[in-house]
Amino acid sequence: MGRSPCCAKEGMNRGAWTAHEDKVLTEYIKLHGEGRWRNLPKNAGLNRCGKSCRLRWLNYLRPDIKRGNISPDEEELIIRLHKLLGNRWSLIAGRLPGRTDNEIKNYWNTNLGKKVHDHQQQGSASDLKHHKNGEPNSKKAKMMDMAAASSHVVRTKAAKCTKVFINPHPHKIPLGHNHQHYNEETNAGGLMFDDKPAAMDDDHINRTRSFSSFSNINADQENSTSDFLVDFDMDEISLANLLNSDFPEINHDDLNHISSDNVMSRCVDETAQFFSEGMLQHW
DNA sequence: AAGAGGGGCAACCGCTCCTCT
DNA sequence: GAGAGGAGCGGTTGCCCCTCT
Repeated sequence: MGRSPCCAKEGMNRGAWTAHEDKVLTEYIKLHGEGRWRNLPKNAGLNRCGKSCRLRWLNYLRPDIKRGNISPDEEELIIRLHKLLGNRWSLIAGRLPGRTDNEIKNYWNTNLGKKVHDHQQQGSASDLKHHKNGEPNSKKAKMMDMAAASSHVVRTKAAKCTKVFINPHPHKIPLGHNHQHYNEETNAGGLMFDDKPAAMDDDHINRTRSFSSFSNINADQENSTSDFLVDFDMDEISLANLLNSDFPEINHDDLNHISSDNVMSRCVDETAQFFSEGMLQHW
């Protein structure tokens, strides 16, 4: 299936973006919104590839971007999510408001990856000490232990999700499936796609929509437990809650043999394992 | 003071998936 | 159903800056 290159490479600006280019792109997107990246450079008068524009906007120019100063909580969350999801940077970034996949990927490669690796080497020698009393010495050590066991990473199915599934019977939504954005207190059974709360940005809406499509693929046997993590809202669930919970190891044999008949109940059970009872009640 | 080496990070590349016709 | 285009993702590259010698 041949296809034309996304842009003519000859004559295109490459490399670092200038302040002027940033300004042009920002103003164009403010005026016309995101999307149609392929035509954007031409329409905006930028001598850049559309993909380059998209990347620049998503990673640096968006107004809600947080840069640098990754907090210890965020760091621990990244480790946990990486343990669960592997190198699914976009999913991990989606759980950290204001953070981009590129930033997290870089942060992992330059900081966390090394830390985890170092700890893995040290840990193998000191595991016995750590667990002598039944528990690791510290929360941090526990975190590193989990992250180090990267062989247990669950690979979610890569999917671009644009379809929205709205459950006609929201009260029947099983625990662990759509409850992430089914807030009983504020949205009595209604998904929040149209009534956008003031505190909710477009990105959140997009993520919510994205996750909704996962609910549409319950027959997909590959859709393992980790998919249920794709859209819990970090604004609703504090980092502390998440960090205080434990992610048990996942039995991949189990995941591979979930039948379509019991996939839902399994997912509910497994989701419950991932999060503390308190967190589930909070949802 | 200057060159070498390494680390961090922004940007690019290629692949994959989804949608549309 | 097949092909083409649009968009997103993860891996990799290359530049810049800082530190070390």
